Amino acid sequence: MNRMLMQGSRERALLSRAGILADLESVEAEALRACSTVITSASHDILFQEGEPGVYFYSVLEGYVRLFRLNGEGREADIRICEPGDSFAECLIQAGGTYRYGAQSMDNTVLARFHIGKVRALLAEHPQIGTAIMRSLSLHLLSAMECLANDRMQTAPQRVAHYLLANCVEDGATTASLRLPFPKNLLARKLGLAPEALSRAFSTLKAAGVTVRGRFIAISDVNMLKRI
Amino acid sequence: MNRMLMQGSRERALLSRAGILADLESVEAEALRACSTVITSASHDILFQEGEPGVYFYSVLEGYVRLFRLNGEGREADIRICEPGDSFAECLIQAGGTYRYGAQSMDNTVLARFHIGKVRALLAEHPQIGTAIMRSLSLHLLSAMECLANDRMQTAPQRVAHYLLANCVEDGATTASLRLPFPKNLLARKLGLAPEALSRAFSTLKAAGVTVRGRFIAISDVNMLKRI
DNA sequence: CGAATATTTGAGGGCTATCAAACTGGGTGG
DNA sequence: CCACCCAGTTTGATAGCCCTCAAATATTCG
Repeated sequence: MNRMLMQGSRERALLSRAGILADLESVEAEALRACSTVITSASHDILFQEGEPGVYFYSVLEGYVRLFRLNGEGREADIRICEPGDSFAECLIQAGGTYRYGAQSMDNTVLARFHIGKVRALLAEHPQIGTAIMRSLSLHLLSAMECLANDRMQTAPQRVAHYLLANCVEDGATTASLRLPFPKNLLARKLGLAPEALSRAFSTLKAAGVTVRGRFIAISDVNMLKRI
Repeated sequence: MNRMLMQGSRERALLSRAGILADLESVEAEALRACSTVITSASHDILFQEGEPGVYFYSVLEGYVRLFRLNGEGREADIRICEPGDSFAECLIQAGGTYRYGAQSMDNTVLARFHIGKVRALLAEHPQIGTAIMRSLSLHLLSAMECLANDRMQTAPQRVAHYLLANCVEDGATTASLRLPFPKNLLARKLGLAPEALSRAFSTLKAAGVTVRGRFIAISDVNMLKRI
């Protein structure tokens, strides 16, 4: 399922995309690199299942990974969509034990896989690594809390408007546009919607000046969209 | 609004209830204590608002605090209910900036208030403090993710059943019971429900052997409840 | 005991999941 | 070059769930 890449300069270049390495001095970054392996996985591959012993945490270098939870029979809920630069399961460095959710590639994906035990052993020696992990955990916690608040407060069109406004680039005085980095069904999962609900949200937003053509989206009036 | 308590042995006893101090050696615990003040606040007092500069993080010693977010006009969503032992806003130690949500006492409350700048300065010297904070962040992140998954997957009766099963003590072979530590409207907020929806969920669960009398709840068959 | 606060119950409606079917676009092989 | 196929997306119809508002009832606290 996973293919391990040879060590080399290509891997180092890829690894530099891991957000968790971004704020580290070279000594600490090198120490973390020594705990890591670059792996690839194909779309729909399962990286790990809820309940398995948590041996590694990951950083997405290319592609997308969804984190999800299973409920009793069949039904599953998406928790988060990880994009390039994002890490996941690093909470196990301190919380230990087993994975609390499953992880599945949603594209041909390249990942850095860090050995949790080795990283934990670095913490006493390199407090800056602890700081980097704390920062990552803090940002994830804040975004999970925001997501929870949005789920409990916003309708589907509001969630979509919020996403568009957070991710668009302004073209002119009031116009803006963006290109979705992934298919709409992944956006639906990210926002906690059925794909049909996302589609309907887009059609509701037409009245607010949103035009959708495939992955390209144009916004005619940013301020109108903010009032949704 | 807040009353500052005199330093003394009573405060030290209270502070020991802060979960974040639990795993620390005495040297580190003492260093953290030196950054803290014990304060009290009355029910409905606002501890801080979303957007204010984040100067302190908190640990609940007695009472309950709700974290919430505001949306445009009037509407607000609860993110988390903090109980004795819980800390909140410690993500600002690394994420910095302003509070990303509001905090309100839901009872007469005693809190430990830690100065974020002072705690941050301790990290280089005391890696164990970093470890304790990482653990706290990790557990909060996991519980926020679980909450998100439950919101997206479970109906109101399922959420209530889940809460009951997680918090009850077994009396006999299949029977169990519990006493809610707070009023039902706080439980409703915690589960992301309107109070009416919680009430209806309880009445649905009667058929699964759940009896509610004020804050006391009896479960006649744990296994039946698990199948909801 | 009475006032204020919680909780329950009823009626109604909005929102989104679900199922089913039509449609789109790009890529394949003839 | 074109017909076909497939995955992704859109549209329609339906139903379930939960929020809202309103009123009745229970509980708590002074």
